Amino acid sequence: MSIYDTLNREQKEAVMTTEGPLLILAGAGSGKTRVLTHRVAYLIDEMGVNPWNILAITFTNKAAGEMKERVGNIVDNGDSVWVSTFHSACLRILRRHIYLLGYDNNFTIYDTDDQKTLIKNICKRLDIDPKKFKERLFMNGISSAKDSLLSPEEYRMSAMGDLTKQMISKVYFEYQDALRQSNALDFDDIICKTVELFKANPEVLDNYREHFKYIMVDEYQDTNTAQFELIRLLAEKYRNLCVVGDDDQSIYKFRGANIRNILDFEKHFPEAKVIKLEQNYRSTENILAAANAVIKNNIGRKEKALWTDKGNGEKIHFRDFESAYEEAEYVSDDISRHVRKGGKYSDCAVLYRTNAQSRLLEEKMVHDGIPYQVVGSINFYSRVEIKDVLAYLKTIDNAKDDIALRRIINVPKRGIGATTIEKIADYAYQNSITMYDAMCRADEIPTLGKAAAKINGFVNMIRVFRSGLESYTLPDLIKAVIEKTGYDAYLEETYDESFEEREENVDELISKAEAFEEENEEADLTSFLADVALVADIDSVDENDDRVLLMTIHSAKGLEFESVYLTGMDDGVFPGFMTITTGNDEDMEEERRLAYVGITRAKKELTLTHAKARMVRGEMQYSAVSRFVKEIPGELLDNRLPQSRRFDSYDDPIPLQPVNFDPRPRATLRKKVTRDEDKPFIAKGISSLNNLAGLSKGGAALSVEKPDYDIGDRVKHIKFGTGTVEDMTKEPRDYKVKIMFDDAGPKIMYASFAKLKKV
DNA sequence: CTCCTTTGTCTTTTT
DNA sequence: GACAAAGGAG
Repeated sequence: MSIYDTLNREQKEAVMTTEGPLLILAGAGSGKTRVLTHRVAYLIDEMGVNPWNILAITFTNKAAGEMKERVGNIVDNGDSVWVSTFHSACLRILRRHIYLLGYDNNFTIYDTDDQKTLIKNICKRLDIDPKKFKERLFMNGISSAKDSLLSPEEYRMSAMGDLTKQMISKVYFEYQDALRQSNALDFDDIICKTVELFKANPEVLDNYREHFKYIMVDEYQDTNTAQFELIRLLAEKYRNLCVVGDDDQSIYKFRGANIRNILDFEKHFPEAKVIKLEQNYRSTENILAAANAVIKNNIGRKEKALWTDKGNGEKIHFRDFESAYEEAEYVSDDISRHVRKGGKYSDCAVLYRTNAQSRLLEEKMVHDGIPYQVVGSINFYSRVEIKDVLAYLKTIDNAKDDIALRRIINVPKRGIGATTIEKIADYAYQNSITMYDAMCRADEIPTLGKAAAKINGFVNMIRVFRSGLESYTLPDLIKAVIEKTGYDAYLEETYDESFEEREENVDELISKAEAFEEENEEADLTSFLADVALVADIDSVDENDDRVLLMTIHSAKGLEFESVYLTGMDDGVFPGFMTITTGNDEDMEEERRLAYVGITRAKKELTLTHAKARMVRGEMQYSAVSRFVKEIPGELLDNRLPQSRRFDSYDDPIPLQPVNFDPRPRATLRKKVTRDEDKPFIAKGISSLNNLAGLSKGGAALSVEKPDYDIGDRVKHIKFGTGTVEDMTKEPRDYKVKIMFDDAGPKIMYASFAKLKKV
C-alpha cells in the first residue's frame, strides 16, 4: 500500500500526470493541497526528479510553509523544493540579477503606504489639484498598468484622447523615476521587473528554465497578467506546468486578477490535460447545496458538480437581528455555547465583508472573555511605530530611500520642520540626487541657514549606525536605534493611551528579528527588510492557539473551520452598496463568488446573520437581507426569512433600497440634516434608531430629548460599569455625555448608543 | 517650528 | 466614527 492509495481516482490521475501542461479544476474542499503535496512527492520519489527542479507557487507564505512541511513529511529531501509565493520567488530572483536592470541588489520595497506618500509628493511637485485628482486614482491606474505589463511609454500610447489617463501617465513616469532614484520597488514591480529581467536577458531566463523544469501554481484563478506572463516564460521550454484553481473562487479582480487566465488555459496550452476534482471532503451536503445554489446564478463559469458523501448535516442557521449590536451578541453567545458543549474556540471563524465590521464583534468578545484574533485590518508591519523603526533600518540599509528618510527625519522631533525638508527635497530634485545625499552636503545648501547643523547631526547618527552594521546583530541594531533616537520616550509622550501596546509591538519586532536570524543563514538587514515587507497578516495565525478567528472573507480564502459565521449578510454591505448601485454584473458576480468562498469555508456548521440596522461611517444604515441569502433554498435554512422580504424579487429596486437612501449628493444631504433637524424624514430615522437600540422603553423616543439622567448622576454602562456623569452637551442629533467611570476612567459617548442606566 | 483645533472626506477586498 | 489635512496661535 502506497501513500497514493488514499487518493481518489481523479486525484491520483492529477498526481501521476507529471509531463505536459495540466489544468486541475479543483472545487472548494476537494483536497487540492493534498494533490499538490503528493504530486511533488511523486515527482521526486517515483519520477526521479531532482527536488531542486521543482517550483511550487502558493498564495500566502503560510500556505508555502505548510506545503514545505507536508512534503518534508513524505520525502526525505523535500527541503530543496522551491515553495513560495509569487512575490517571494521573484524577490529571490531579483536579489541576484536586478543589477542588470540598473537597480542595486539591496533595493527596498515600498508598501501601499509608501506608494501613497510618494504619489502625494509627486502630485505636489506637478501642481496637481488633489481635489480634482485623487491619489487613489493614480495608485489604481499605475497598479493596473503594471499588472498588465504596460510600461510608462506604453501606457502613454494607450492614453491617447483620454485626459484622465494622460494625467495618470504623467504621474506614472515621475513615479517610476522616483522609485528608481530611491532604489525601490513596489509590490507590482516585484513581479513585472522579473518579467522585464527575463525578457531583456534570455540567458538568465534560460538559466531559470533549466532550473524549474516542473512548475506548479496554486490558486491559479487569482493570478494577474504579469504573473501569467512570468509563468508562461518559465514554462515555455519544458511545458511541465500544472495549475490548480477554481474559477468560482476568483475574488481578486480588484488586484488585477484575470479570470481569463484560468478560463482560457486550454487556449494558451492546447495540449493541456484537464482534470476536475469534484468530490468535496470538507462540508456537509446542506452547506454544499447552499453554496451551489448561490454560485449557479453566475454565468460564464466552468460547469462543475460538487458532491459529498458526508450526509446532510445540520441545517444552515439563519438569524435576523434588529441591530449589528444584537448580531455581535448572538455570535459571541453562540460561540460560548459551542465551547460549553465541548467544542473549541479555534473551531470557529467569524467572517465579514469589510474590516470595519470587526469592531463590534471584537468588543463583544472582550466583554464575554472569548479568546480571539483579528486577522487583517492592520497588518503588524503597517503599524506606525513599526513603520518608523523600519524606516530607520531602511535608511541605514539603503540611504536612497527618500520615503523612509522623510518618515523619520523628524521623528522623534529634532527640530527639522516641513520647510527645511522641502528645501532639501528641492535641492535633491534639482541636482538629481537622493535626499540623503543632499543632506550630506547640508552646508552647501545656502537656503538652509542654521537648520544645517541639525541635519548634520542626523546624518552623523545614521553614519554611526551604518558603521556598526558589521558588528551588530539585527536585534541589537534595532535596540540601538530605539535607544539612540530616544524612540521609547517619544512613544510615551506622543501616545498617552496606547504607548504600552506600541512598545510591546516594537519588542515584538525585535523578537521577529531574532527569529529571522535563527531561521536564515544569510540574515542581513536587506533580506530582513524584504522578508518583512511581504508578510501577510494571515501568516501569523497559529492553529495551535485556541482562539476564534475574525477576518474578512478574502483573508479566509484557503482556510476551513468546523463552524463559520458569515455576518453582515445585508444588501448594501454584502453585496456592497457600490456594487448594487452601479449595477455592474461582473462586479456582482465577483461578490457572489466571495459569498461562495465564505459558505464553503464551513465544514459542519454555517450561520448566516443579518442586521436590519448598523452604523456605517458614523451613520445608521438600514438594509434588507442579502440577496445571496435569498438565493439559498428555504428548506436548507433552519429559520425562514421574514415573509414580506422572502418573496420580494430583488430586481425590484424600491423595497430593497436602504431606508435612508437619498439620490442627492452626500454633502447636500448632510447639510440638510443639520439645518432642519426635526423634519419628519429625520425624526423617523432617529426614533426607529432608538427602538433598535432598545431605548424606547422609557417613552423617550426622540434622542434629541434629554436622557433621564443629568450631570452629577450615577449611571451604569454595560461594558464600563458604574460612573458619574460629568458633562452633557446637546448636539444636533444627539446628546454627548462625558462620564467618569470608576474603573475605566473618563469616556465621552453619545446618549442613544451608550445605553446608560441611572442607578 | 510646533502644537492645537477645526474641517472635510470616506468603495471594499491585499501581496 | 476615524483620520488626514489645513489653518491659526504661541
